[in-house]
Amino acid sequence: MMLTQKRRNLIERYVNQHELCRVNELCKLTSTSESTIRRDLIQMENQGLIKRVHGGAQSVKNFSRDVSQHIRFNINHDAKIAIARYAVQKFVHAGDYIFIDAGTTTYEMVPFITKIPHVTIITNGIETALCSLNHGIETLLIGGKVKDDTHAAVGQSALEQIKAMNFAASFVGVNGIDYNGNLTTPDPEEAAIKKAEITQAGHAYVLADTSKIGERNFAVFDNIKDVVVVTNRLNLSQKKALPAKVNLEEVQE
Amino acid sequence: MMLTQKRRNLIERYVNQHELCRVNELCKLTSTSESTIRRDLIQMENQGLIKRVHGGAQSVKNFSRDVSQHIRFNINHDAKIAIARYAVQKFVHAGDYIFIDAGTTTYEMVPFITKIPHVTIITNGIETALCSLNHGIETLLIGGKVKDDTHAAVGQSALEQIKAMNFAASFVGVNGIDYNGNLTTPDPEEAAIKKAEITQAGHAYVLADTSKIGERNFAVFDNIKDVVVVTNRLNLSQKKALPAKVNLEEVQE
DNA sequence: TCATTTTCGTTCATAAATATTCAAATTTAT
DNA sequence: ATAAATTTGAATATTTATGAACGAAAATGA
Repeated sequence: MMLTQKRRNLIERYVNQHELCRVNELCKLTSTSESTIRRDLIQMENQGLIKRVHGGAQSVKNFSRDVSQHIRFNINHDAKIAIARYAVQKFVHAGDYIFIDAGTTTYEMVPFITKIPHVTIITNGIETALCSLNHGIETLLIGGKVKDDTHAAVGQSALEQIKAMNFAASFVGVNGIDYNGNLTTPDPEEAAIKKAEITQAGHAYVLADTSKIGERNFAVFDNIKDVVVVTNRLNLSQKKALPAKVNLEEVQE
Repeated sequence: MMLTQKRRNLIERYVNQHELCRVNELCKLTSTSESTIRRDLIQMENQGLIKRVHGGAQSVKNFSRDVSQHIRFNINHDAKIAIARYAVQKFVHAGDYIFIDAGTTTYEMVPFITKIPHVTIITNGIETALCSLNHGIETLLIGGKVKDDTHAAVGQSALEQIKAMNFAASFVGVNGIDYNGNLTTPDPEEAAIKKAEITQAGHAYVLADTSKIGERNFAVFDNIKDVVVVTNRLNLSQKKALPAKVNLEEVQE
C-alpha cells in the first residue's frame, strides 16, 4: 500500500499531464479502489489542485496566485532596466527617502537600490513594494483603491498620505510625453497621484523609454520643464517631437 | 543511544533526500521506537523543517516548486484552507465590504471569495491584495510602514485609514489564544491594527488553526468574548485551554 | 420520452496510523 | 549525590484511511 500523499502526488501529476482523465485510469495508476480515488479528488479539489468533472478530473492551471505576469513580460524590457539602473546610480544616495511610482520601468529600479545603503522606498505599487521587501529594503506603502490594470493605489486617501511626506527624490512613470512637453497618462486618478509625487519631492525624475516619446494620453499631470526626463538614446525624429529645452538624461545602452 | 539532535538531523537529511518517507523507515534508520519518531516529527514540523503526512513525513525543500506551491507547504496549510473556506461560505455575503487581515490563514480566503458577487476586499497585506486583484476582486489597500517579516502594513497612518472605514465583517489572524481568551500577537504595532480592524467591523471573526490554541504572545489586542473564533476541530486538551463560554465555529475537515 | 448504463455519494466494517498516557530510563541542575 | 526535569518506549484509546455495498443522480442512446 502506497503512502497517501504519494498517491495524491501521482494523481496531481497525471491529471496535469493529461489535462483531463477518468476515475478508472487513476484507479489503475495507483492500484486503489474507486472510493479512494473519489475521496482523493474531493480533497484535492478543496485544495484547488484539480477540478472535478463528471467521470473524472481536470487540471487547473492556476497562475493567479503568482506575482502578476505583466511585470515579467513587458515590452522594451532591456531598455527599461538600463534606464532604471542609470536612474538609481546617478540620482539615489545613501539614506534617501525616495518615492517610486507604480509601473514597470520604475519597478526595475528596486534591485539596484540594494547597493545603496539605508534607502527607504515609498511606493504606491504593490509589486514594487513586494520586490522591495524581498530585497530587504525599508518599505512604506501608500494605500488606497487599487487599480486592477496597473495595480497602483489611487484615490483621495492615497493623495493625502503622499502629501503628508517629503521625498529626496521621486521616480515617476509616464505613458506619453507630447510635443508641448506635457506628461500624460490615461487615468485622471493616477495623474493626480503622479502630480503629488512630483510636488512632494526635492527632485523629480520621469523614466520613459522611447516608445513613450510623442505619445499623448487623456490626463496631463505635469510638464517636463519641472522634471528631469531619463530615457534611452533618442533618434532625430524623436528629439524633434519634444520641446527644445528639455532636461534630458540619455542612457547609453 | 544516539543524541537527540543527531537523530533529528538524520531524519531531516533522510526526508529531504527521499522527498517523502514512512515512519517505519525512520525507525529503522535511527533504531528508535515509533513514539520517538512521531515526537521528533511533531517538533520538526513546528519548526517548519518537514511536513507531516499520514503515514510519514514529507520534505519542504524542493527548489523546483513555484510560488503557489511554496504557500502549500506552510505549516497546517490544509487546515488553514478548510478554515478559510468555511469562513467565506458562512460569513461573507454578496455586496459586502470586508476586511482581510494580513496573514497566511486569512490569505487563503481570497480564492473562495470569487464565488460571491460584488465583494470589496480591504486589506493591509500585500500578498492578499495582489491575490485579490489577480482574482478580479475590487481591492482597497491599507498603506503604511510594511513589516519585513509579515508583510503587513502598520503604523499611525494605517490606523487612521482603517478608522475612516466601516466593514460588514473583519477576518483577523492571530498568533495565540491563551487560557483567558486573550487574542495575542508578538508585535504591538500589528496588535493595534488588529484592534482597529475589529472595532470598525459589524462582525469580527478570528481565524486560528489548532497550533494557535493555548499560545501566548507579547501583545494582547482583544478577547474572544468580542469575536467569533473560527478554527478546526479541537481535541479535549485544546478545549480545556480556552475559557468555557467561547463563540466557537469548528470546521469539520 | 423512457430505459439503460455509468458515475456518484453515503454508509459501514476493518485495518492502519496516530494520539495519549504512564512508568522507567536518562539527562540536567543544584 | 540527589532531586527535578526531560526523554523514551510500551500499552491503550482515538482518529483516519480504505474498500465494498447499495441507492441516488447523471449521462447516454434509442
